Amino acid sequence: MATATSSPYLASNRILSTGSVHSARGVGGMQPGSTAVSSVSGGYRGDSSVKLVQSDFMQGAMATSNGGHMLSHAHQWVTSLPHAAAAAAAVAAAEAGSTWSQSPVGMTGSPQPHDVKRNSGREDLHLGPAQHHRSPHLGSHQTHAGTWGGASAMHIASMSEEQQQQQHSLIYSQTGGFTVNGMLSSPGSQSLMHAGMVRRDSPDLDHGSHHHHHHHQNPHHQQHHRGGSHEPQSDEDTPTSDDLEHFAKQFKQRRIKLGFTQADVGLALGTLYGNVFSQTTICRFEALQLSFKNMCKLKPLLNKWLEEADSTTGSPTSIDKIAAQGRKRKKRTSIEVSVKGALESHFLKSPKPAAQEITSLADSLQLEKEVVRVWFCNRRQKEKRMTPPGLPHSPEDDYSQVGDMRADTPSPSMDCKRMFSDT
DNA sequence: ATGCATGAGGT
DNA sequence: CCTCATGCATA
Repeated sequence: MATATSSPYLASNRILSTGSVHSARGVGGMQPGSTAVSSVSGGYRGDSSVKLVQSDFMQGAMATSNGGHMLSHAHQWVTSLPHAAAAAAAVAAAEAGSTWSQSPVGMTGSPQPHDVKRNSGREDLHLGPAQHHRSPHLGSHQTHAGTWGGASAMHIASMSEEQQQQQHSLIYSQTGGFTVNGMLSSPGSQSLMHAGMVRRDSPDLDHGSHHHHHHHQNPHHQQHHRGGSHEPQSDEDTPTSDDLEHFAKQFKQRRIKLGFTQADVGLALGTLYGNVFSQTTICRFEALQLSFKNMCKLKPLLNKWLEEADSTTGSPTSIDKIAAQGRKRKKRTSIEVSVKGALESHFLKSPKPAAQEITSLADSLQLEKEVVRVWFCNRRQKEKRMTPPGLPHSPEDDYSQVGDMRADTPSPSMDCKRMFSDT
């Protein structure tokens, strides 16, 4: 397609020289860090386009950038670049997935029996190359209508049992390469930290005065019996929903106290375990906006980082950022509110429109079919997240410090109050 | 903090 | 074409 209309918005690669300027401010995950933008050639196919990316974010400035076209739907995603880059540490997810889409919806005060029935199978969670499949495909019937938007009468249908599929497990040998240390090593101080360090277990940093009672029950139970008899529900076996929620909360607190941004953590994870994550993912983890399974996968990693992070007492923490990426994305199409409303409506009617339906819909809305299709996909995903949008996190934010924290979220229901957290 | 997007893996 | 995990680009 040699459409001349396409104005490559030219990748805006920005190198963020790690300024590590994260001062301990009560931010939640963004802050203008030092963002040095340098246009690196984004040559694809021929040039190794390494984009050192990611950074902190601004929140009220910067608006210029890609000046191309605005509207118009010219699909011109500049060729993609096939390449390999990062990898993952292959985390096998147990098979016990559980989409507990509780679909609380109706935030306008609708009876919401938060009881999800969960069940699971076994526990085979281990890190390392995964290699177990199971017959996926179960009664996946998400015919539930998301009623949060229009607040109509919804019924608490039985949650879909399962339907997950385990993801690809990439193994990445992060040896020498470009793996830089994310933190640690204070100038001439502790210079050693090995993996496998088993510090105190129990991720709970503040036991003694907290007792979370919460909604949703554990999606699955865990039980194991190995050489020894220990039933710590702390790091092994599949965590419960509550565990995850608690952990996420703790994690955020610690992270902030240590003065790290979400982006820092993501990169540190990458440099530490060869598994980079973006600010987005860390953010979503903290906000519990990932699927249950995904949460379970990330928890160990983040937990490890936490240990490292607070063990490396007062280290200057120099993080380096690396990221490879070469594909140029299509410019993000902004869908007008009115159009969004239309999509919403259709979604309520049929969450999974057929191909042709999408086509006609796209046509009437004057959007690319692909855009519409993706919109629905994303919409469906959203339905599955743990914390439905609109439902803020816990009331009592995090002010506590390690060692003491009182109270927890007493209202499992929905309290639509958007507090300012720490952003 | 989120909206739209990309891709791997499955059907 | 879908689901899922992830993330760039944004508001």
